[in-house]
Amino acid sequence: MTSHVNMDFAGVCVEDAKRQECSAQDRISKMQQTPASFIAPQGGIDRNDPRPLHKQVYEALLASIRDGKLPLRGKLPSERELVDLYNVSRITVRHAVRELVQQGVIHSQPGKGLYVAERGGGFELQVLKSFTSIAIANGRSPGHRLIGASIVHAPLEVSRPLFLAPGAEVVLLSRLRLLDNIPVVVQIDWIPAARVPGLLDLDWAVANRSLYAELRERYRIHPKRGQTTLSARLATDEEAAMLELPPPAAVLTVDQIAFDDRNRPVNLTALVHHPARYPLTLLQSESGDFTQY
Amino acid sequence: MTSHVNMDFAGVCVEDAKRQECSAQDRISKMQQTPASFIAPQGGIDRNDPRPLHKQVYEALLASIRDGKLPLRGKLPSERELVDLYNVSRITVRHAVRELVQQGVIHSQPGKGLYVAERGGGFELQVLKSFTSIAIANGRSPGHRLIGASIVHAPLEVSRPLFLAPGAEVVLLSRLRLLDNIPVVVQIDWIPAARVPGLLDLDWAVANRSLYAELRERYRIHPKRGQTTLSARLATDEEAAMLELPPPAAVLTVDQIAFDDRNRPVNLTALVHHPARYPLTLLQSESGDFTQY
DNA sequence: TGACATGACTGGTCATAACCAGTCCTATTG
DNA sequence: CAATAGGACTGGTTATGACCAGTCATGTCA
Repeated sequence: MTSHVNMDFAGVCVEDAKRQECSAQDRISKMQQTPASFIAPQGGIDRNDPRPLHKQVYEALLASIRDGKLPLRGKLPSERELVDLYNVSRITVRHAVRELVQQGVIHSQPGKGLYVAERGGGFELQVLKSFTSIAIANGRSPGHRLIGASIVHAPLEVSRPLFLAPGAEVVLLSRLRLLDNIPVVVQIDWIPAARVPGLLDLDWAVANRSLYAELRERYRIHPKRGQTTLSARLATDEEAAMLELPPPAAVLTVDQIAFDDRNRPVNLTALVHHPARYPLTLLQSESGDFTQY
Repeated sequence: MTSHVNMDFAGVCVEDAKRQECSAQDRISKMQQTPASFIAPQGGIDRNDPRPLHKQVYEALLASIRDGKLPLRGKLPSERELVDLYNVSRITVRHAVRELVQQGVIHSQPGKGLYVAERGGGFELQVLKSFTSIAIANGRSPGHRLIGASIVHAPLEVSRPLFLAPGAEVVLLSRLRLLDNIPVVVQIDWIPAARVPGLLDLDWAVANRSLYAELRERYRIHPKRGQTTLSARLATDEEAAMLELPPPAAVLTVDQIAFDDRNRPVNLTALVHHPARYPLTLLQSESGDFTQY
């Protein structure tokens, strides 16, 4: 049970509308199944991996969907089939499935099955995902142009949400985000200077340097939850110029506070989006009332 | 086990930092606990209620938090205490807790406990919640002013996301949303006419009529998931006038497609937000990478 | 007095095992 | 031939029980 799980057994039971006769004997032989192959190419689940099993299942399923191994409006194997596929308990499978459902990647129909959710046309962007990873997932190349990096005294609008004394020192990082070298977002970050000594010693002009990667790897700061406020306003002249918008122009603003696993504020981010080049999409699912407006 | 659960037993064990001696005997007597009283005022969980237990626990906890029975940055009873409080299994408690964590209402610290998340100042609004319920939760009175209600042939931008033939008949419902009689959002809905016969026979000038309530109660249509696109643009002259914005003005736009439990499109909603009067806030938690930008 | 081990907690993870209410195909019955 | 009753599935819910890795107060040993 503690050893590697073998996933290379030649699979029977190809997914199809009618596969009764083989699902029947599946239920009997419980030790030699693992049809795998179409949804779990080379295993996927590793019990030596320190990550939780449900996370591994989640990522294996997500990868199968993203790689197109499952057709867009296609049907996933049933939860009980996934149990056999990955050799985990149904609780673990359901944990992974729930995550995917809540993120809108799949949707479930009781009595029928799990289906891949068709995603709307155009960009597929989500709040709270890495700018870099979103870009790559969409086949675009991310980058940034440094506007400014310095240590300043926090104004009240910055110090208060960060639980700092007014005027406390904060690192100010100001960047113009690019997608395929096209400006799409103006991003300004404030980070309490006391938590990130030496952050400005790094060369922030390097186009692929990631703030969150540095926080994670250099300072062991792991953002865990956040609060985001969305609004709109007219772009300033500088913003309009940087985003190549003819004034008067409207921009989508996203202000975000992140907290770490000990509930301390990590940073404050202000984003100014080019409305056409970088709209935001959210996928939602039934958790909650969904009475919506 | 199938009867009502009694919650009116005089509770010992007031929440405190040191309550060792009584939690010890709690663990022994498993039939007569239910200290309750501070978190489950008059029961809360009813096994005759058709709703799932985890949903009831979720709502009981949410109510306790919203009513201020728990201090804002306060500590919740531990999961195992909640098990005894509500007489449900830990899986059920965890299901409810997970929901609250994912919605950002509470946050958890392994090894320590569950804490009520402090919410940012100002409005506390969320995407995907009912306009009416949000208003009430914030102590404001919701309303709307009818702009137009008619059946039209769907233009391509409307027919395509709704999976309809171009020019198919759709109900168009156009309203100006009010908060304390102040205009805050322009809302336009398109609903496939074939699914909602007689919808326009209702008097939509009535200020508290809810589209989603009608869909639910008259047509048994239950929206389950949705896709939302956020952006910004300059307000049209009509929009600026209705929202009392001096042109040129920027507005926050929210376009939303809802699907029912059989994955059929229910409606298309276009919202035009007054940026200052109705910004949106989102609470987020660790599910996913949270690499964010 | 200070460093350290202990133990009682915390939430996080995972397994096994049921039962329910739907859906949908099939085979029996009228 | 059509209506119906089964049965085999689906996801949804809930219980019990167990172990882990963290946190933190306490008490012991140097």
